[in-house]
Amino acid sequence: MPKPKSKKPRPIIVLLDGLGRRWSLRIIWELLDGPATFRSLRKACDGVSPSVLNTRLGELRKLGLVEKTDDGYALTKDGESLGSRLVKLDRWAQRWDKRRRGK
Amino acid sequence: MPKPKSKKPRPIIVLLDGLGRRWSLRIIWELLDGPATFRSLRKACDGVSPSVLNTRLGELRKLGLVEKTDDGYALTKDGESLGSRLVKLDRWAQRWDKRRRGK
DNA sequence: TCATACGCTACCGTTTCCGTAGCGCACTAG
DNA sequence: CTAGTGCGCTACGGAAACGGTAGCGTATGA
Repeated sequence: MPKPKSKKPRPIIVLLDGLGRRWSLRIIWELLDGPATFRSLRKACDGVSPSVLNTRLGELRKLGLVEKTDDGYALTKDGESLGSRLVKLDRWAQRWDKRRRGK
Repeated sequence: MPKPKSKKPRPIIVLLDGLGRRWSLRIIWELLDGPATFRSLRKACDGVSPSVLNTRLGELRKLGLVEKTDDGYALTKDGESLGSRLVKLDRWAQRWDKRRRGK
């Protein structure tokens, strides 16, 4: 018995932790426009440093949300599915911003 | 003329940037169970350091997602509205996890 | 062969994060 | 009035993450 050690965390916790890092959500957001090359993705993300971008892409690939294709980096099916929620969030954010700036 | 400088970013970008920091999403997630004290919130978030927690709470308050009440920290209406999306994401994450671990 | 563009790594200074200790305050029991 | 407890929160030092820049190795096209 190798020792039970730590019980596995809930999937949502794993996900929130993975997305809760700088540029993770943003990268998914930018990839919603379609596949992008490393460099174009970098520009889209306000010139994030290549080392960080590469790290994030690795993490997102491990999570099965992003994959590397002939056209560059792209969202997987799961990534698309998750990303579609961000699209809805976009409309929400616009209303939220009005409320926020309004008061 | 102080220089126009930078055009205002889209609300969704502001939001994604705000949420894309360590513990931000997690804090909102934990607050979905109801108001929590500083210390209980700390425990819920795997013992995140108090300095970081305090910083995040300040940011989330600035974003109008969290507020301080007599019962401790709580989600605002906007925070609830945003958090309800995380609840849906919870179910999604469970299916995602099966697919992920399955293959 | 030269130029260009690509993905990506290396380096290093700065910022953020983490772990811990502990302050000041409120409350409660003795 | 102490002494104890729990609270929100700050301080601080070491560790890790981030950011800016330079540039390597490869491919492609002129």
